[in-house]
Amino acid sequence: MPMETPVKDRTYSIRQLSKEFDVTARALRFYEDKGLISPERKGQTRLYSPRDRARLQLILRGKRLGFSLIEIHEILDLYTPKDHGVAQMRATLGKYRGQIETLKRQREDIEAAIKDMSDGCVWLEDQIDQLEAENAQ
Amino acid sequence: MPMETPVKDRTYSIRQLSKEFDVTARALRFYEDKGLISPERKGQTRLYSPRDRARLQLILRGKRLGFSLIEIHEILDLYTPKDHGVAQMRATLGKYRGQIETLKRQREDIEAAIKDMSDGCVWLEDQIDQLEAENAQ
DNA sequence: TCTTACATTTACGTCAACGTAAAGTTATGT
DNA sequence: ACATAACTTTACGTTGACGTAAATGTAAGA
Repeated sequence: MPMETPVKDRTYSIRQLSKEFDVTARALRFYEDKGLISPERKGQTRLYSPRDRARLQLILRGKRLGFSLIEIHEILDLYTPKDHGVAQMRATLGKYRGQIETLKRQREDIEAAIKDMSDGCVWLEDQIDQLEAENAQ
Repeated sequence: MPMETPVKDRTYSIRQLSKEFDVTARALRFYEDKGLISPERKGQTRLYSPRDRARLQLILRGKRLGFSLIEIHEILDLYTPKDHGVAQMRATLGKYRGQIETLKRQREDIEAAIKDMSDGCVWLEDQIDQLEAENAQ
């Protein structure tokens, strides 16, 4: 009976990841080139760990939110424990808070956009109802 | 005594708008080139109406949310009343709803991001507190 | 009238984020 | 043994969103 591979040690090929998240292998290599992910190598080929996978998720979320790869890189930095002195940790904390502020501003933009469009939606529905009532005469 | 200019008829120069919203005049002309805004002309020079100003606000909000100019163009289309047949209005309504779905997905991404970072923030604060407690010995 | 400030168009330059083609390597099935 | 599939690197191409330079026009102030 073969040993179960512990989840921690699972690895993913570049194709598996690209299929799962619907990005091209080219993109994954590009992200590596830009220092966003650093998968292990078995000889030449890349082996992505669960941690790499998690980082990719963060990258893609960042993209959906419209951040540049550079900004995403900075955000990822915040996620990777530095474990330095208290001063460094304070600095990091500051960046955390700054990032949170950015996100909250963005959230307000979204709320506003959703409200605008929802209102427009309701208005349109009313117009349609009205025209239909006329036609039903 | 000079007549007060009614708000409706106020106009803005390209510089005024670019300063107010902190974008370059080049960008404004570029947006016009792409059909996102269409200011009046007094001779050669552009005169932006309050409606143009409002459109610009929508454009910039779209940008902050990471939409491309093409996507923003489509969104702007939704804001400009077409006043066509019921069939068209139904189609437009569909686009509205699709856009709203997109925005809601984006909102979930943001909520998740904010939660992640807030948690990390709290964790970091705890770490710092702990290290300080040690140092205080 | 001359300068200064802001406006215009035209056109080439740039940077990010990949796409794509070429040429080669490694593992897998028949 | 050989094809096929999936991986690799290198390098040039592309698209979007402007920047920037050049040449020109216009209106206001010294």
